[in-house]
Amino acid sequence: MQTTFSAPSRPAITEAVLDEPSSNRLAEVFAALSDPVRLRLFSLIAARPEGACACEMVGPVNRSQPTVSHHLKALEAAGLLSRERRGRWIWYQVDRSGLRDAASLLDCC
Amino acid sequence: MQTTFSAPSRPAITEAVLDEPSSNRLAEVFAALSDPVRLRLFSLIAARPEGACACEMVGPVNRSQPTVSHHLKALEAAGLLSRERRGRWIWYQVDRSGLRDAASLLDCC
DNA sequence: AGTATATATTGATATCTATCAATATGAAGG
DNA sequence: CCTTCATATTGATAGATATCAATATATACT
Repeated sequence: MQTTFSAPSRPAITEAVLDEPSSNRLAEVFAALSDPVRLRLFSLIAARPEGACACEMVGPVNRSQPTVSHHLKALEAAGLLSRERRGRWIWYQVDRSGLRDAASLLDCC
Repeated sequence: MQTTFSAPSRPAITEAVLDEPSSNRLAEVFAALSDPVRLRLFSLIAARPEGACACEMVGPVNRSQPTVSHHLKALEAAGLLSRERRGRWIWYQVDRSGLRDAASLLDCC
């Protein structure tokens, strides 16, 4: 079970030096957010509490369908999105737990 | 002037879709944090309020001196570190304003 | 079954990046 | 000036990645 008020899962980056496993994991999350197209896709989905359909995203980011598919897969693999099929469509939602580590790391600012 | 309690400089990612310039800028910050070695370097510096000397960092990250120099340059270029020469040594400190945009983006979690 | 639509995979390519050895620069001290 | 020490730059290379066209898969509808 997971309460709404759970503490940050990592100390802020000013509090302790990252060990190697933590660096590796966090680098994955940041890598997923390190491409402008992926950031924009993530943003398009995050801005909607109900999530968004992959079919709506080719236009806004101005990339081919395979490229969009590739990026969405990367975001999901990093634990930043969850995927659900609804008939012919795939719906994505932000996975907030995936973001939490990265966010708590930067909490010092 | 900049108060200690200044508001986040960007809305959280759940509040508004990122425009292209914002995506580009933020992707740069995340890209700087997307390598495990760079994250660890950043962490080594961030953990010390007085900053850290480049000369102390080759050992902990287990990379050659040119590689460390290369990564520190990348972190500085992304606006995440400030640099100061002291005699033969270069001292780095975290530039918190550089982090603030990225942090506020993830504030939703 | 056959067609249309949404998404994924494959294969190819151009660009980027992490890394190191070798070398250069720059500062301090004799 | 010459040497030493700290850092930066250059040049090379192996591996990653962003992209698309072509094709495959999966679902829905008739």
